[in-house]
Amino acid sequence: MKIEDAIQQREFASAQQKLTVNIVYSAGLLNFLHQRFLREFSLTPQQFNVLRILRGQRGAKIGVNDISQRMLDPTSNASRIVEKLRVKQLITRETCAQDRRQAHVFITPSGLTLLERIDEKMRASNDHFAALTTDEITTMNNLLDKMREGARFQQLLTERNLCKTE
Amino acid sequence: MKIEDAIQQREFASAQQKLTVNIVYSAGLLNFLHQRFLREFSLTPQQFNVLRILRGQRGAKIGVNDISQRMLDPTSNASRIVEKLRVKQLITRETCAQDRRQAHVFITPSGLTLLERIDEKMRASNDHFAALTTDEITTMNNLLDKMREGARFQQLLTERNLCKTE
DNA sequence: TCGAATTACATGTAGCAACATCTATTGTAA
DNA sequence: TTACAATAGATGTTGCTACATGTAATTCGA
Repeated sequence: MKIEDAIQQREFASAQQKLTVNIVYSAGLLNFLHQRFLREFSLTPQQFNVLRILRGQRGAKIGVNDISQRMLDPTSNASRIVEKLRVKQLITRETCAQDRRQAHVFITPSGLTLLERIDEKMRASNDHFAALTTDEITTMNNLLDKMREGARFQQLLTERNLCKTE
Repeated sequence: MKIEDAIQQREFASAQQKLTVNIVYSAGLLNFLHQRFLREFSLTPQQFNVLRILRGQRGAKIGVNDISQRMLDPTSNASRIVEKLRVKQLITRETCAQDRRQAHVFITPSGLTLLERIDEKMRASNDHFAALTTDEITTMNNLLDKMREGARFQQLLTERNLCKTE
């Protein structure tokens, strides 16, 4: 279904504006599917994301601010998400001895087990992109990457200190 | 910047999973830009969207439910958004005489004027997709449309009564 | 024709997000 | 040392979203 039919809008001012709507609309659907998928595990997408970041650390120490910068939606509040996960005993946190402002956050075995279960179900569920060929998926990945090279996005990333230059 | 660098994740389980993250991440950035752009007009993206839907009606009557189905995020609550816009005097609503459950919603001249001002500024602002060629923009529009042909999306749209079959 | 189902919309509630502000700790410079 | 700034993170507040439920009007079926 073309985006015009999906949202019943006949004309777009430009292909650019249409693409904006198309991406946002499609991502909304993906988000919805993702959120519903995670529901039985009592995790929000953000909480799941933080858990995966911590797993990716493989035990290396990481602070709340670092987590914040790696989140998909970096404006959101990492410390409250961390606290929620801690209450669920999926992560632990220890105040750093060298710099007592910092808190190092680690995933617990219980958290790892939960991620395993989620991975399991994810593999079992059908593919979201069944309608696309492998080449098309690659093309879209490349185009999205290229899109974010534009000045508007670069400026935004710099503003938010998301442009890791090292 | 490739999505792996943007969120500092080295490996994805599959190109599919990578695409999910890529779309959601990119849409998040677009949403942020959009929200910030609308801020000086004291509109949320959803309110702006409803206003545009009403302008697109060109005076034809439309109910709250119809609005809801045309919104980008159709699970959200149209009636509260309509009420907010009414308080701002950007729209009016009248109870339908034939079916008193329905409320017909119209944009006011004041609402149209506001949209004009927003359009003006939108034209003046730089293009989000400066990094992409016209062909690439078209390709992405087509691929996103095709993606939503997949069974997962079709099922979701049917569930939510968004699959307008007429 | 009368009660049940449906439709159109409103509202209650819990939780989340955005933004600003606050506290505690550390770094820096006179 | 002692202010002052910078950093890491916590918290207050407001508004929005998601989900469920409520209410009034209409339609449908026996």
